Amino acid sequence: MLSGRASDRAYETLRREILQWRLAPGTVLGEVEQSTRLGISRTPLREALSRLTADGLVEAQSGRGLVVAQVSPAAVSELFELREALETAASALASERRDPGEFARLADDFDGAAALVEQGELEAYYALVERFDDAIDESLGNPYLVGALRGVRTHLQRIRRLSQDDPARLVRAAAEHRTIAEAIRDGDAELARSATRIHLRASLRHIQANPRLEASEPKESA
Amino acid sequence: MLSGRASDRAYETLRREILQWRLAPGTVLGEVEQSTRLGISRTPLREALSRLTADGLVEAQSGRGLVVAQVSPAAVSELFELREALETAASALASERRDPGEFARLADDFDGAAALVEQGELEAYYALVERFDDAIDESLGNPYLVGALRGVRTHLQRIRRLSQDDPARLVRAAAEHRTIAEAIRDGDAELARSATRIHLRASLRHIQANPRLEASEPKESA
DNA sequence: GGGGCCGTCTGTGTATACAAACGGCCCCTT
DNA sequence: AAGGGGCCGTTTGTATACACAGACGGCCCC
Repeated sequence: MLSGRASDRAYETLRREILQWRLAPGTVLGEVEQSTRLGISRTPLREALSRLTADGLVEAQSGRGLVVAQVSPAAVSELFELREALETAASALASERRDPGEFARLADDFDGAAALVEQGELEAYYALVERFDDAIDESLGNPYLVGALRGVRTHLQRIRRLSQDDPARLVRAAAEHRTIAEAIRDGDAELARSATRIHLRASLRHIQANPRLEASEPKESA
Repeated sequence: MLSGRASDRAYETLRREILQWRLAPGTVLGEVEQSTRLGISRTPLREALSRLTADGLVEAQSGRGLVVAQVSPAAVSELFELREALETAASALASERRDPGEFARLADDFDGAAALVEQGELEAYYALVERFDDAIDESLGNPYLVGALRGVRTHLQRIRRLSQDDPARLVRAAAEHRTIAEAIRDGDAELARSATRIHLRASLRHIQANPRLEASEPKESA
């Protein structure tokens, strides 16, 4: 059912499991163990691990082989520094290249997003954010920049699970997104940049203020 | 001689050859062909190609397998957009975290760099730039940001070969670097950001004004 | 003479077998 | 009893053999 290559399936499966915390940070990824579990041989599994390492989701631990990359409060701050650099630039550039209609629609949708959140339709809200990200990517028309953004968003998915969905924060985030979308719609690059920075700083502060980071020690599988 | 793993050697070798244009953009990288040439089996070669693909130096071509990534004027502009986003942020952050002595020394060295260039000591000049980049990376203390910068610099090495070393431009670039180093030394984040932007725009304009881009057709390796 | 179909053939994708390195553990020595 | 050295087991790294898919060319039919 899933696409042809075993290495692709292994990559997608492991990636999903890591992002969903089904594979916790520090988990040792033995080649034999994982290839057996996924029903493939070591060869395609190794390719999958290689790609995950390139993504930064898997790290080499001193002598112990590969483990799921750790997450620490410091890493979150560092990731957000990169994120701010990329997304402020992306918003500014998108302002100059966007399809105004698309972002007008997004601004309207974010206007109604508070209702979504308050009705518990979190999936719908996250889908809207994803549509927003896609619209920016498409406006940019820059594979290098989009690729860097993708990498950051990957890590963000894992971090998002640190602070559970807080409806109050999401309502505010929706308003911030709306401001960004309006600025891009109006072609106001500097305003888009500022609005993006404000949104990211608020997001980071929220995550830091809700530290669900259990000190994830490198642990042996039980 | 070169470090233990065959896949590492293959990766380093191919990477160097691509960056030095010994493997031209569009060159088809057949697995059997390359593994034979490098004296290894297909398994480690495939791992090396996988990493090069993650780096963006190798791309999958529709049905033809893997080829050395193309370089186009559009790609150069796009790369510089990403570069500006990253390096302006890096300079600003480095200004807040730097060791002032280190950047004072760098500023002095860039002051003398015009002499280096005019004496044809280009290697010494490039080594100085590398020392500058390393000093910024170390100041940042942010693996995510440093990793993104590394990726951009990799592609830049290949692009640099497009416009041959122009001493007049390098002398001006040295002065621009000096300005950046001084701003970082003084902890002036906004000045560092502006100086970096100026430097990058000038660099891009120079490359675009000296188009040595032969239309690199996909060609078979000889 | 042109177009479509089939066979072949080159190349990638996967599995497995083999080799070497690393760590852990026990035993021996002092 | 503590430290060091050697042995064994496990795990990774590499090579090779096999399977399958896509591309190219020839041949036949229209």
